[in-house]
Amino acid sequence: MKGDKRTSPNKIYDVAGAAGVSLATVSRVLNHPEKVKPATREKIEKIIKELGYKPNLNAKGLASSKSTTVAIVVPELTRSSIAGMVDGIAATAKRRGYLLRLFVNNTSNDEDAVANERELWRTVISSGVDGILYINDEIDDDYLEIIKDSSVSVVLTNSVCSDAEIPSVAIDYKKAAYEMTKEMISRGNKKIWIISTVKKYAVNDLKVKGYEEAMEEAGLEARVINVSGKTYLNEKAYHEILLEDHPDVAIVVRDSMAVSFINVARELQISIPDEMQVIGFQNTKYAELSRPTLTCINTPIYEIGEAAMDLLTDLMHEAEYEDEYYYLDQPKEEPREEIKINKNVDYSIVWRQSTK
Amino acid sequence: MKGDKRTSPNKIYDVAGAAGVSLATVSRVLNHPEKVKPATREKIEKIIKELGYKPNLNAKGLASSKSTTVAIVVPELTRSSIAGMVDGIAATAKRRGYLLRLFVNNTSNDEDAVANERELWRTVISSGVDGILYINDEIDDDYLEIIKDSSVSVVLTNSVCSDAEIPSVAIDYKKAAYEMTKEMISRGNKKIWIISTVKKYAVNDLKVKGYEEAMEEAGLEARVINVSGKTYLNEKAYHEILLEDHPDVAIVVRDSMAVSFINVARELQISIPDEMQVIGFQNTKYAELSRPTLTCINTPIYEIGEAAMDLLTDLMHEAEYEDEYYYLDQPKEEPREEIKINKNVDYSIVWRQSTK
DNA sequence: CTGAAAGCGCTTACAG
DNA sequence: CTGAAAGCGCTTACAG
Repeated sequence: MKGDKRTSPNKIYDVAGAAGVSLATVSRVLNHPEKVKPATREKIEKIIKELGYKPNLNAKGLASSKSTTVAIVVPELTRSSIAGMVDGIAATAKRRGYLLRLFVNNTSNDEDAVANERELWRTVISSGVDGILYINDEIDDDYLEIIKDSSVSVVLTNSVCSDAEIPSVAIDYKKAAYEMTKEMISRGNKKIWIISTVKKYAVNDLKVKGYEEAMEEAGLEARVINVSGKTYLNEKAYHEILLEDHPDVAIVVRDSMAVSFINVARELQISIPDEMQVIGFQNTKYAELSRPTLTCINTPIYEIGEAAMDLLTDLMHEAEYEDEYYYLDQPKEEPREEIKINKNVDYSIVWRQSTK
Repeated sequence: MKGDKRTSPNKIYDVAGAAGVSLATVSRVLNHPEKVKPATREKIEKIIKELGYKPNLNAKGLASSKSTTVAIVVPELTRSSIAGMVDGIAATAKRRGYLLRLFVNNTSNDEDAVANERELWRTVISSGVDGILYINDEIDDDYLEIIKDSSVSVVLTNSVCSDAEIPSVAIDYKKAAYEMTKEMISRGNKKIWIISTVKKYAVNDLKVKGYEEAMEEAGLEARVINVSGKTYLNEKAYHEILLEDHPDVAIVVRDSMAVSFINVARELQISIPDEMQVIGFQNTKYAELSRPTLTCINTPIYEIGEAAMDLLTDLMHEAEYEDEYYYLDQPKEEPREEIKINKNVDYSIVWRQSTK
């Protein structure tokens, strides 16, 4: 369906020709405008706009090894809060002049996980990106080496990792769970459970840990219940559990799972929040579509995406800057403001009908 | 943080050196393996694997103008079903050997929409992709020219467009609504309403049209109600409406909006499904978390993504093939199987508690 | 079947 | 401040 030959896009030569300058000057206007005489620059800028000229990114990337593109590596986008994060990343990327490559790392966890991971990183690097936003629920310790080996900057985004030398942006889930648990204890509740996932997720482990710490400090007995994230499975489990007993407060690591829990409790005539209160993490639309509506620890996923892309941009700029000095082979004067490489984004609490 | 100079990735020269052949031969193994003697090929393939060599995509893209990358252009990923579609696209892209660039076309609709759109397409094209999956709820007629002007293949993905010459993959929403309405009429219901969005979405217009057609055929009065997609806004509207009157059946264009509708109805003591039945489109997790659970027209969004990427791949291959014959300047023998450029993906119906 | 060489569209020291 | 030229890492006719 391409028989008709479309007008091919303008090249830098076309701009240079139209402006009566060499292509080097056009390139400078694009990359180092301060090096071009204002009059020349303005003339060229006008022509660029008129022609709608955009430099070919493959050529630019090859010539300068700067593609102004970053990679986002994610598990499935439908997973909990990934999509919101990517939206935050995309908005910031646009603002800071970067394009995005998307890698959906959807490998069913087979035996060769580490080899697969290494292969993935090679693919990402060879695609010619300037930086990587890495999102992974469970970062195996074996991956750390791969990550650190990367020739471009990497920022772990909402991912837990044991190595503080790797730049990261996240939420302090442990503190959130700890404080929420303390709050509910201070309100006089003693029997507080936490409901987490059967599948091991590092972020959920943190929530459990924060909960356990608060319970221990208060001398209360902790009870951790692990269920499936799938509604039709966890509802069965909830049913069995609630038939036997229920707590004063249930803290659930994901709001969709909390809504299921509420649904099953109501079917068993357990009144919420009077007999049992329920709290979820995340604060998605599920929370307001639930009846009663769900109290949530609101984890601002979009802002995590924004902060991660901001941090990555800063790191990429810093790397450029250091390269210059490396080349000049002289000590840097006035070292730049140190970049804080491990950032926490604030969470908040949205009180709704499922608590009293 | 990059002071340590990391081992730079292997180049094609490294492979050629290790194999004792010229880089041209290595390139051939990568791109036209059938042109290389099996013994040579195997030796080179082994070395490629050992070295973990991956061709630099920028260089490949520049030299061959084939980047094995396609662009996905989407509005926000958090929008209804975009994330699931992108997962389907990503899975198929991986299977068929393509990487992805992601463009989030999140322009607040200002006055210069067409100019923005043209700029976006220039950015996408100049990024050097081989094809584009275009996802847009509302394709302005002014965009058609931009789309058709594209120098690479484009597939509209779950997007309604008046021009059948543009390849597309979608669901026949009109038919789905038509058939569902007929079904509910045949079950003896007469007072059937449809609830759509205030904001104009082409896909929702189709659902309304299908509903209206079925109602008209049956000599029944159609009633279209438009509300906000936002829960806190539509609940107010629902409340006012339901205080006055309610239908036998409500068909709602989005399942999250259907769940809100159910919630408000129950607060007003309208029993579901006995007094009123509710049906949603989409079948996301909202449907099973609702009480009563929600009957849905299941629109398989992941499959749409898969089918769209498959179609795009076929079109890109066809374009390549045609280019070859164009070059040879001779008529093609045995014309290939014609590619069907407008595909519909099947929907299904999931009956749950909100209907009887 | 394989190698030498040109070229893809840019960027960037190097001269001037 | 600007231009000529080399080079980024590949692919692909063209010879052999």
